[in-house]
This record gives sequence, C-alpha cells and structure tokens, in this order.
Amino acid sequence: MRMMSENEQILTTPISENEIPQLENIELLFFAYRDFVSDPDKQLAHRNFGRAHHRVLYFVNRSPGMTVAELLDLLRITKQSLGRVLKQLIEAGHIVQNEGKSDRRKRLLYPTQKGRDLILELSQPQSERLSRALEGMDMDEKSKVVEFLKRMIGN
Amino acid sequence: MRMMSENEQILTTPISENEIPQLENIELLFFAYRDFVSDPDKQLAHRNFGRAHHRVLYFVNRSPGMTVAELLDLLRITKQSLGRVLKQLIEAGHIVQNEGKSDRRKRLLYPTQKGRDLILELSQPQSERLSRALEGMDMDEKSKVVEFLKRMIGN
DNA sequence: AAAATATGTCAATACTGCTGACATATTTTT
DNA sequence: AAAAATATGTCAGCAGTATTGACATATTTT
Repeated sequence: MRMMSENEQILTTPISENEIPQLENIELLFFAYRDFVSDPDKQLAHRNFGRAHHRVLYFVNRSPGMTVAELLDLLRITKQSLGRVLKQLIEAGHIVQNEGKSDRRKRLLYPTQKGRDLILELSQPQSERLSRALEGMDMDEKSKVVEFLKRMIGN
Repeated sequence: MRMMSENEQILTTPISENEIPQLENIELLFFAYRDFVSDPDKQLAHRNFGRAHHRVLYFVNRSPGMTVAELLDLLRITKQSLGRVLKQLIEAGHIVQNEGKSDRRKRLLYPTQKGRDLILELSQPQSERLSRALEGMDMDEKSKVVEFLKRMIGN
C-alpha cells in the first residue's frame, strides 16, 4: 500500500506573516512594479520596442556620453543582449555612437532629440504615477519613502 | 546638400527633474525591484524554475483553493503562459489540483507541504531585504511607505 | 437542447535573457 | 616594436516567458 509522504500533504491554510515577515510588502511591491512598467509598455509596443529599449534609452538620456561597458554594468545584462536593442535604437535614430576622443576604442552613447522626445513620452505616465502615490505627503514623509527605496538597493 | 533634421541633433546634457518630475524615483524603483527579484533567482535556477514559477507558487500559497481563472487575473498573463509553469509545478509536486465540489469544471489549486517549504525558502531573502530597508523607522514612517506602495497600484 | 463557462492544448511567434567563441581596432605593458 | 590587455561587435545556438488564435472537452446555466 502506497503511503503519502509527508511533503505531499495538501495545505488549505494561507501562508501568513508569521511564517514570513513582510509578506504583505512582498506582494505590494510586486503589484506596484507590475503596474509601474505596464504604463510605458503600450507606447513601446506600437514602435516594436520592448522594455529593454526603454531602459537603454533611459540611461543614455540620464548620462549622455556613457560607454557601452558602463551601460552593461548598469543594466547587468550581457553584451549580446544589449547589442540587439542598442542596434535597433541606433537604426531608428534615437541614439548615436561617437568614437571616444581620448580612447578611440570606446563608443560614447548620446541621445538624439528624437530619443529625448521618446524617453520623455515614456516617462510621463511613470512620473505621474509616482507623483500621485506621493501626493499629500510632507517633505519628511516623502524622504522616508525615498530612503526606503534606496535601502532596497544593493547586496 | 543634406541638412541634418532637427531631431537628429545630438544632445550632451542629461535629462533632468525639470523635464520629468520623479526622475530619480523612477530610477530608484527600477534598481530596487531589480535587486529584489534577483535574490530568489539563484535558488530558482538550480531547480530549473524561473520567476513565473515563483509568482504562481506565491499566490497559490497565499490563497489556497484559488482557481486557474483567478490566478490568470492576478498575474495578468495568458492561459498559455500559465499552463506551462503550472504543469511543471504540479509535476514537481509543489502544487495539486482538486476538482471543485460545487462546480466540477473548476480546478482548485493548493500547495503541498513541499510547495510551502519552497515558497518560504524563496521569500526569505526578499523578506530580509524589506526588513532591512524598513529598519529603524517608527510605525508611522513604515505605514507611509506601505501607503506609498498601495497607491502605486492600479489604474 | 443550446449557450456559456472553465480549463487544457496546439501551433506559431516575439522579446529578452544566456553562453561561448571569435574578430577587429586600439591602448597599455613589457 | 612586440605582446598583452581592453572595448566593442558579431556569430550561432539555446532557454524562459510572454503573446494570439484556434480548437477540444467537460460541466453548468439558460
């Protein structure tokens, strides 16, 4: 006769905050981010771009003149993964590459006006969502939220 | 002679908070979430599971007895996408499906003890990261952060 | 009996990530 | 000057997760 092993047992009770502290917050962060990135997804779709394009465009606009290697470090993806989206952004005229002056191996990345326009458009709904979420908080409270986000980063 | 059109112009100045309010926070949220999900990725990898498995496992543990349709709504993915990961989780013995009593078309999803153990293991580093990020804040400050996350959700 | 619902599955496709290998140009080190 | 290291680009192949649309089955509702 086959016995049911202990860990095949079926559980009908929900996992609780007792078993995992911060359970609610894990969930909130999941939903918050899901909705946060869904905003620009629609705008990206009808340009045949994806989230990867968005991120590249963002960082090049944030730090014009950055190199490919710096971008790789920031995004924590491989050269191959970056290569494809970067190529498409260059072909579409959103980003240009200039040879480095001091080191001609380097390819410095700059946004065009077209690329700047696009990142502004993509960032708009995210900006608005964040503004709404922080609305009504005083400076102290806002800075606590920012502190929280900063402390979530790293390791 | 070919003229450079206006939006091919190269920009060397960074995008600023003036152009997009909340620019810094957009970035912080990106990094925070990137690191938040990277924690469980390593544990998932050597079981040949991915983030999708993690999310399914999470919600089934959170609400044992939920149906496939409810899970689809929550995750906002297609039946096809869910089908694969759910199948693997069932085969691996982390989740079981029971026929609904009142409506036998429905397949109610329950975690096994094995599934409960896994979600606890996966949630551990995320729980710790959140605890560290909230450490030292008083109850009021913590609730402001939670309020912020809640307000980020929706629309 | 017909229509609607819940689920499962098929085929085809896209995006984003990975590894490993190799090529080129350039700079740094020896 | 030659050798080694660096920055970038590209190739082939693979994996995970998402999509759409079509169709099948069982069950419940109308």
